[in-house]
Amino acid sequence: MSSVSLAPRALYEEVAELLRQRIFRRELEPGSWIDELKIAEELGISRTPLREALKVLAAEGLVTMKVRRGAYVTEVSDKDLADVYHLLSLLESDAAGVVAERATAMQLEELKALHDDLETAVNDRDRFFAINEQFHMRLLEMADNRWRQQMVADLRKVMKLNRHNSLLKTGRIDESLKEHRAIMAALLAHQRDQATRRMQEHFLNGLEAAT
Amino acid sequence: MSSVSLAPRALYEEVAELLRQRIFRRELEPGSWIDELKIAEELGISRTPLREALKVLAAEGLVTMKVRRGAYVTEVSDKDLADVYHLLSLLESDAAGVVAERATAMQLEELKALHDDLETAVNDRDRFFAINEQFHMRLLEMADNRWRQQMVADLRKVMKLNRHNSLLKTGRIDESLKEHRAIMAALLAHQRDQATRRMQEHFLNGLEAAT
DNA sequence: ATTCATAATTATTGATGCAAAATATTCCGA
DNA sequence: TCGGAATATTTTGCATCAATAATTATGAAT
Repeated sequence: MSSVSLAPRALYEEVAELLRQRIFRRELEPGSWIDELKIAEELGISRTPLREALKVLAAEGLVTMKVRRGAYVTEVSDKDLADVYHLLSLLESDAAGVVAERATAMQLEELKALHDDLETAVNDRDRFFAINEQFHMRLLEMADNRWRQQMVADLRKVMKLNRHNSLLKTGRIDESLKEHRAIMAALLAHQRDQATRRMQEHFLNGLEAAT
Repeated sequence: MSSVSLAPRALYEEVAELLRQRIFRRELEPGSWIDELKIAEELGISRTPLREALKVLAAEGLVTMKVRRGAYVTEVSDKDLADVYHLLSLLESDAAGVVAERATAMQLEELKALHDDLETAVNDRDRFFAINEQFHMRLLEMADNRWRQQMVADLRKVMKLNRHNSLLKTGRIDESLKEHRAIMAALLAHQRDQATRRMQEHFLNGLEAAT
């Protein structure tokens, strides 16, 4: 069976991941009630791990628990989206600043390599998105603050609740690449404020494109 | 019974709150294993709601779940503490900026009233702490971003895991008050950058005093 | 005596069952 | 026909029960 993978996760974690997928794919619509019995039966599991998974998702903000009324898929308003985006911008641009200040030569090299990959992917939308995501994630790791990493991960999940979920619009690839170049330059030059500001602008532009 | 209060919370939430208290009071030591059976028996409840509570706490970062080994009280290193503090600074100073820009006259009046209370509490350490906390919380609410509020609340809980948990040292009351005056002035003048910067400094000073 | 293997104990994880609460439905009366 | 009350159904929430995995202890062999 494929269920016995190398990393043995608890069942409730597996279920949480599966529910996330269903939520992101809109198989579970925002605002809709989550039928515990139905899903438990579908997955062939009992309600116990499912309910635990729902509470994890509630903590992430993906579902909302109502007393004696069960779990509902969180509805994200436009304001919510803007709020979350604002926080992502704040956290990630600060992370860029930290990395600009503290990154080792080797780490910068790694980021540069990723960036160079990005340069070659202008015409492959999916690949561009993937590498872009990777770049942001590696940068975040290098900022070396596990609490921030957790928060950003959660916020990004919330962003995915939106139909127009991508943090990066299709039409913005060229502009985005340019911004990435500027960020990369600031990082390599160890210019903290510069890196912070440019990452902030990068996000700001993304938001404008999204609305 | 007092358990039937006006706001009917689920049992697992009650248990989560109780566990938080025990963790903050060091009745449950950082790094130590949490004995489900023992606690469930102590509280006279079954293990199901207890386990759900533990998962909520895990999402908040207060406990760490290990596969097939149960729940452990999170150990916060000095680095963790600094990391969390950094994020609090980032989030709250941004909130101050937002409030400086968008607060209504009435809201500013409310903050001013709180600040004036603070001024009168210089000689009452406990009252000063309480009002200070209130000020920060109201400011955060006025920044009107529920995601940030949730994150700050969680981070502040993590800070409480530390023995020297207070965000405000006893010896710093005078300095703290001065900083608050500066912040208040920036808020009243609707000077966003000023407010952000001064709140940041306020936090920075707090950290230096804490280490 | 030390190390490895096996067995036993202990604790977590998942399933099932039951009771209470909330919602929906039906029936009766005005 | 419409409204309200009572009943029935659905669903959450908690408890108990069973099974699986891990750790520790014990014993045998080298």
